[in-house]
Amino acid sequence: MVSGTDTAAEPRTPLSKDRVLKAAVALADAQGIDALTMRNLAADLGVEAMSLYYHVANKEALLNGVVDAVIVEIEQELGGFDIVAGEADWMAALRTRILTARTVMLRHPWAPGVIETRTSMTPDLLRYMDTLLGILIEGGFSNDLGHHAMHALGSRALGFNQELFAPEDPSEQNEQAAAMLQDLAPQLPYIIGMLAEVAHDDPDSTLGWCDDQSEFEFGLDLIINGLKARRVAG
Amino acid sequence: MVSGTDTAAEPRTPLSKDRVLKAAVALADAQGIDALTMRNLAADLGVEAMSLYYHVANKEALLNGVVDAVIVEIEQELGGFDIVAGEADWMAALRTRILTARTVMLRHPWAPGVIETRTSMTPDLLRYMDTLLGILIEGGFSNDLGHHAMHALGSRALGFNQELFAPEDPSEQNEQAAAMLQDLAPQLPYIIGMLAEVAHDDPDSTLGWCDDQSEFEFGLDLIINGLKARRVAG
DNA sequence: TGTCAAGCCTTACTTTGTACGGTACGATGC
DNA sequence: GCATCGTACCGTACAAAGTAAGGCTTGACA
Repeated sequence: MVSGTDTAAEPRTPLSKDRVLKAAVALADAQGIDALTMRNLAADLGVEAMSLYYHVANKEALLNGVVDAVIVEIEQELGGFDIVAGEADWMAALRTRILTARTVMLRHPWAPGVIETRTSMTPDLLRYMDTLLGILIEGGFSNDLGHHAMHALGSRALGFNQELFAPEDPSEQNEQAAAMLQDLAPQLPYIIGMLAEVAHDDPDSTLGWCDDQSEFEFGLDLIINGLKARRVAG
Repeated sequence: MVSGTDTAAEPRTPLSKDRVLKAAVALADAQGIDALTMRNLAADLGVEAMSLYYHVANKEALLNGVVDAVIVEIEQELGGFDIVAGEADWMAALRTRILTARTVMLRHPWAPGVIETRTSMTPDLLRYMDTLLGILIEGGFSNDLGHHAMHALGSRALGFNQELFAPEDPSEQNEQAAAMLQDLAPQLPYIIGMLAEVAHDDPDSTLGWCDDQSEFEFGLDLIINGLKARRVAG
């Protein structure tokens, strides 16, 4: 027996920022982002809520750390952030990198929502963005056009479509939405007409609502092709 | 004297859904969206918080109503939502309509943030979206391409760029961001290089951070031109 | 004049983040 | 061997903010 006060040889792994962040990601994966409260997280770690504050400054810092953890996952998926200097095919390089990021987002569907609430970039995120910009610059973009390009990409740079009006519970809320559409049908000729013909429900490449794989790639390629035209023209 | 119990001839205008929503918009305009709490709003109306619940179901319904109020403002600015059937120049029609929406958003800088939190469309919003789609369909788009186009536009359809990492307090937070950039400079060659050359601070056409007028129009035109190409091709 | 319902108020509960002070314990200095 | 001290963690408690439940007021109408 090493110590005597404990009931058993309870190892009591000490907390650490890393353990806290890993547990936070796991909690969000398992129970959704709403379940990620300081109390819940502490409970998962066998600890009291206030103990977490020795490892993260506050909840915002926790969420920042969680975002960084996701970005690191992207980096691992890519085998590092290094880019090929002088890469000629910037379009393919950009495209595959972004689609890789998307696969990570699909593993953590809550991540886009958290990222949207961040008010500043985290270190790993800056590094990721730098590689995307690097691909463009090495591909012959001016700083100015590269700058515009990053803005035009927006959330697509991270592998998701920032969506407006995504219902929390797609199944239930859609009934309500359908009811409203019925009521307003006379005033919505084009939408009603479109919905009669179009429907999108790619099985599980879906982040959120209408952000399915084909929709994402359509928008991404629209922008990439637009950038190509500007690169030549401007 | 009409009644005797009051101290003076206090008119006591009764509440109504419309008054509540108008007051909510005014509160957000004046003190920011964080100040829009049920208690604050009630105080502004000379009423207790719980009284509001006779006119709006809950806070979410209040925010939905506030969004609708903003959309109605867009409609007024446009002189109605009617579109020209068979309009040939869909590009110009779409562009001016969206830029008009943007002028309204610039009057209510908190509106994009509220819209981003909505989980379903409101009636007026649906009507607005229908007119945009209508412009495309009347301009020769198929339902399928029109559908893609609406998704590709995303928040731009409403006149703003959904931004990631927009600091709440641009002045203060930028110092902190600058400090982090300094520390990470060796790892961010491209971003550092770009920032040395590019800076964007259009005076007051700015919603949020980097969402200034020229940035917005660049992205919008990128998409519109991309759609033109698809319309011919696909 | 009695009844009723609409509009508004009072009180209080819940959840969540977190400030503040206390406690256990291993390392360090005397 | 003992006092000291800092790190890590805990217990308590408070402050928003949304809102449930029920009571009071007032005017309309029978």
